[in-house]
Amino acid sequence: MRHSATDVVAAAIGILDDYGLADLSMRRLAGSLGVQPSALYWHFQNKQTLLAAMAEEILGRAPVRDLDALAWDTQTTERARMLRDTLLTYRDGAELISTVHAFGLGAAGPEEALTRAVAAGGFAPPFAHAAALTILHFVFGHVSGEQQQLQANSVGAIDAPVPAAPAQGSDPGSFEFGLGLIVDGIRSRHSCVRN
Amino acid sequence: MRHSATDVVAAAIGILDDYGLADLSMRRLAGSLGVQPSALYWHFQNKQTLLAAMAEEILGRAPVRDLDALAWDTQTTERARMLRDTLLTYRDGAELISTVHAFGLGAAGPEEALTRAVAAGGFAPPFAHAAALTILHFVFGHVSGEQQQLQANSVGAIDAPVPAAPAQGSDPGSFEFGLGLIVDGIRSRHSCVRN
DNA sequence: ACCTGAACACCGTTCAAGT
DNA sequence: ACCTGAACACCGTTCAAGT
Repeated sequence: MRHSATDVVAAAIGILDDYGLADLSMRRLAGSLGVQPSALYWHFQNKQTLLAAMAEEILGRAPVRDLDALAWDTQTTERARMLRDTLLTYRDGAELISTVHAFGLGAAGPEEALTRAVAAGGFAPPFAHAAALTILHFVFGHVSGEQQQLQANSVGAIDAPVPAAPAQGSDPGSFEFGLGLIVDGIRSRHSCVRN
Repeated sequence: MRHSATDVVAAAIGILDDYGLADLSMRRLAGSLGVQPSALYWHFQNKQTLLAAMAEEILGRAPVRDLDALAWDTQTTERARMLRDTLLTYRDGAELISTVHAFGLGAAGPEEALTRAVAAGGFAPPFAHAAALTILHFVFGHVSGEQQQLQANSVGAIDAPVPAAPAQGSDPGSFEFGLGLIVDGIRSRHSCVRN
């Protein structure tokens, strides 16, 4: 039963998807690999480092698309949608990636991609970066809420009749709505410069 | 050494502010009160409930202001600024309040206040609500980042020379920038209806 | 009404030692 | 190169029993 760091990350992602981030412990992960908990520390310095590797792996599995030919607003909107799709691919994906990003341990790809997309509109780099962060905060927050909701609904799915109310911000269009709002805000400053 | 639920919450907020959310354990809190950990469960069902009470207490300590006479955009901007100020009052305040809010255990005040502020512009309730959530995600995300940064800078404040670079989104104006972006986005839809 | 004492079932991490 | 075994210093929570 010998493992590589890649094996460990794959097993960790499996546990994440099956049981959620809260139930992803080093001891449980070790158990699923048929190994002692201490063995994991040969592959990773600590749990944070492992989480960062998981985030990078998940982001790396996402499809790569070239949007350079599109207008800045289309690029930006599409990058945000792609990020949401990626986060939704695994249970608690938003919480994982946003945590790693916030700790500054990686997961910087989305921030860079969004910054480039906005910058394609000819905005000054600090402006593009701040706008990208605004979108990023929205996407992380929104998708975390969606996944929180999914989880809450799956607990007691039988006894609780589910109010059929999609609850805050989880109705189909609310992501597009909030995203559109921010992109409109960016666009409004664009017009100020060009008119 | 007899305590009320209020005492427990006050002690918990003290630990939060002195040591951070990660170091706020039921056992440490009990220790600071000179009580056994199990004693806390007479006052609160579980840790989540205690965190919710802390969130409510922190939000309740914030100043109350009547902004009804102001224009919707001023109201909205001001509510967002007030929320940021409140979150910044205690260490890890943003993480605490956003977690409690996301779990649906309380801390609903800011969402309602922001929704009312936007609604004052005459927007349809679902629109106002979705716009409020967009702002809320931004504020939580931005201030979490700020507080994360504060914490990172305070660790190793001596050995690490601090790059003097304010890092992502923590420069003075980036909150106002992102907030202004979203409010501009809302305003742009307002104009569409009125023109 | 409020707390103790003891227990249960866990955590992350370190480190000498094994193969 | 990769893992074991044992330990250290912790967690949240329950529950009978005390005052």
